[in-house]
Amino acid sequence: MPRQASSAPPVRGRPRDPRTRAAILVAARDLLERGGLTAVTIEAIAQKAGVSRPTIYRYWPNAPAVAMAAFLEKTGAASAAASPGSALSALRAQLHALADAFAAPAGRSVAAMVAAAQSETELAKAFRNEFIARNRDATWALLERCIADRSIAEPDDMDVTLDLIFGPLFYRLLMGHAPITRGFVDQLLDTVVRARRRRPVQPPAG
Amino acid sequence: MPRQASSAPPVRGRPRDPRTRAAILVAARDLLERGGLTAVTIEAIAQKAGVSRPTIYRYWPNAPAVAMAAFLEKTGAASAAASPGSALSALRAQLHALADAFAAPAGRSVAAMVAAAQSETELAKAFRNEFIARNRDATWALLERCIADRSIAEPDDMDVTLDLIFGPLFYRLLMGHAPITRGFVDQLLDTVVRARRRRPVQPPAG
Amino acid sequence: MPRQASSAPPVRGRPRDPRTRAAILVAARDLLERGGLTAVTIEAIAQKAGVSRPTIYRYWPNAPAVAMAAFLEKTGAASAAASPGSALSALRAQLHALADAFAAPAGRSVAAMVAAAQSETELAKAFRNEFIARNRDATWALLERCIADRSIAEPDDMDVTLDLIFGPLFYRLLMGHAPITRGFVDQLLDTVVRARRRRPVQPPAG
Amino acid sequence: MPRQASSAPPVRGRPRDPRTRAAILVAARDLLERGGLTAVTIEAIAQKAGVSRPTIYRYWPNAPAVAMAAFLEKTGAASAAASPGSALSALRAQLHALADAFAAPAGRSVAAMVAAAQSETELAKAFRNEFIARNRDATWALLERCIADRSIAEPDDMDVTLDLIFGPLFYRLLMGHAPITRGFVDQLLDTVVRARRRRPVQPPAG
DNA sequence: TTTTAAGCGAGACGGTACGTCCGGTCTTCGG
DNA sequence: CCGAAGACCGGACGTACCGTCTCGCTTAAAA
Repeated sequence: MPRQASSAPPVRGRPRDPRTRAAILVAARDLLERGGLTAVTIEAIAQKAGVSRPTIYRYWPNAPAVAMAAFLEKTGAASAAASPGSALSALRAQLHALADAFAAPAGRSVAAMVAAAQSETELAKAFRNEFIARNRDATWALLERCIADRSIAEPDDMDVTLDLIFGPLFYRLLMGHAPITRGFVDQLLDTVVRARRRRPVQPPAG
Repeated sequence: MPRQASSAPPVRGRPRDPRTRAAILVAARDLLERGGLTAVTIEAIAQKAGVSRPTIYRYWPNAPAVAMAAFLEKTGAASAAASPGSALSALRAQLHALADAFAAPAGRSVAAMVAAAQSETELAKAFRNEFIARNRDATWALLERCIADRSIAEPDDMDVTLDLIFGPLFYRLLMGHAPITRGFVDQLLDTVVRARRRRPVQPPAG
Repeated sequence: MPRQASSAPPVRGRPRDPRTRAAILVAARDLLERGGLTAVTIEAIAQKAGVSRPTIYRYWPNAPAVAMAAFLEKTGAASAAASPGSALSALRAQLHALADAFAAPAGRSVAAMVAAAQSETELAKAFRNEFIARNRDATWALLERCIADRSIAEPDDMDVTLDLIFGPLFYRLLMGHAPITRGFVDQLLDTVVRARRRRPVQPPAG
Repeated sequence: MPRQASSAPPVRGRPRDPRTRAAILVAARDLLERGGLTAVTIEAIAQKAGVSRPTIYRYWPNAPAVAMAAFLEKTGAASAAASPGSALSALRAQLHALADAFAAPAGRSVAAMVAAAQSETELAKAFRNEFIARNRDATWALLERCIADRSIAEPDDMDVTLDLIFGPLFYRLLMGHAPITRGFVDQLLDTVVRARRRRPVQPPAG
């Protein structure tokens, strides 16, 4: 049996039971969905997962971290490949799916994770890299296909374009001032589609 | 001075000391700015404000509620009136100010309040009505002036237009994936300015 | 309305409503009987009596004091006069009545008052003077009639004799190690009756 | 010493630090003696013992329970064996010691525990079994020796005899209407010594 | 096979904060 | 102008979780 070269020390002692980690994440996910972030306490997870508290701390440093792990594990990024038809319709389909998710109870979990990310840099980084970035990347890819086939004008700044799509969705999710519908997605897309590269209307003075 | 007829019952008992409320809010605001939402505990507020814990509970039901009250009291809405020049430049100035605030430490408080609003309906409502709505209203007014003088095309849906402006700003504030600059604001405005009323590029099938 | 001549200062201001005092005492008595001493809080009395807390404080200094007042008002001393027959049978009847009271739920109130008296000198004094002393006085009177008609030998020390009668009754009431029956009273009386004045069996050395 | 086979489960979890329990009891005892029962608050104990409040609650359900435990641990029962001389003089010595204790400041603690026992069945049981019963048992043993050597007549009811001795002592302790002296003890003993078995003076009619 | 290091459950522990009860005190108005 | 109503501050309550720790037991790779 080949030893792992240098990065991993030769595993001594009893190996971790994979079921433990799984049980914790399942419990955390369930608590998150039922009671929101405040329901995800180490105490409750331990009870629900049939695991002792110190065991949880062996895997994660605190409760929000477990919640984030549970959230990220469940959440796959939008898949860009599988969609048939034109690039634009694939893009639309992808964003419709996202809107549907945001409108569903799962949206509350997303909101909870955004909230959690506000109080800890580590969580913010994880959420940004694992959730935000993946969604942006998937959409970025489709946007490039749209640009390639000229169904969308090439924007000045791809990041801003992505912000124009995702920003309003998260905004409605977090503020709750208006519903997140497929029609709303269409309106956003419509704006992006029609945006043409030009010089700014009025260059900022300062 | 005539006593208010029916709306206010003729105050029985010892009236509340206005300094109490003020001291609590000042303490809460300070804690919020220094340590974020998690630092705003009833315990700490009481200590800092020289007030007993039960007194705080007489005013607000829990710590996030105090934090929200402190936040909202401080935060005046953007003033639409004072700006000179064209409507468009007034709009731009207003949003520049908002971007500056979001980029400054105060932005962290806004993010904290968004986070707080995710776990309690009551807080969400207060934040939406007192902060979100005011910003939107102020911007709405300026947008209408812009539309009136034809510097911006009349949009299909005013709310979506506002979401297109505020959404990306909050998105960057909360995710931290990119900085909030005046240039970013200009790019957003640029998009809105150029959006013309048309039929959707491709009507959603379902 | 005739003014009181000179002994009382010419009552200024609004006179106390006698129903207030009564309502407080009734409420306190009821709480005492239902929930024991710990249930007699100023808060609860105020609520039950439909009176504000400061009002209660105007009459008594604290909750146990109200409880004591309520207890003492209700409790009349044993009446020595009304009993027919011999002095000894009157004495027996009086003590039977006391035993019955101690065995009844009312006994718990007596025990509660004894307990209350342990933590405040003022209450102890009131209880001693209003309850203990009255019972002792009534029994003392009957004992003297018994001694006069030679049904009981004259004791060395009347106080000790009273202690020999009341002590065991209170002891059982407070410790609850044995029931308080009429038979028990008879046994106590029997002991006292047979005690003859003599020199002590063995004089204490020191 | 062999491990107990089945009665004790094989200690799970971290064992309790014996110093914790001791520190709590010492603190409680001290507070009890200095300030009476009302001074024994969980807060004060925790502070004094250098222990957190929840830790105290892990051992006892409330403050009076801690006070009772502290009281009972300190208080050894009167020792019947060590006394030289006749049984009667041993009995007298034992009761003199009790009277001395009751007259000393320690007596206030006893009174406080009697008071505490009035409001909770659990405390009453503990006090009865650990303090009252022990004292009675020790005295019972000496009484039997006295009866055996004919220095005291055999009583109808041993319990009543014990009540005749202890009752008046507690009565004076709790009511404070008269001092608890050795002479008082002698008078009580004198009464018991002279009590002869006979039929009741006058059989109760009802 | 025997070590031996780690996984793991249980629970003690010091803490922080919670939200509540109640205690006394002070202020304003109604009778 | 007293007295009732009610807001005030503050002490203590009992609880929930936190994060750390010490145990005893179990497991499986290394020696």
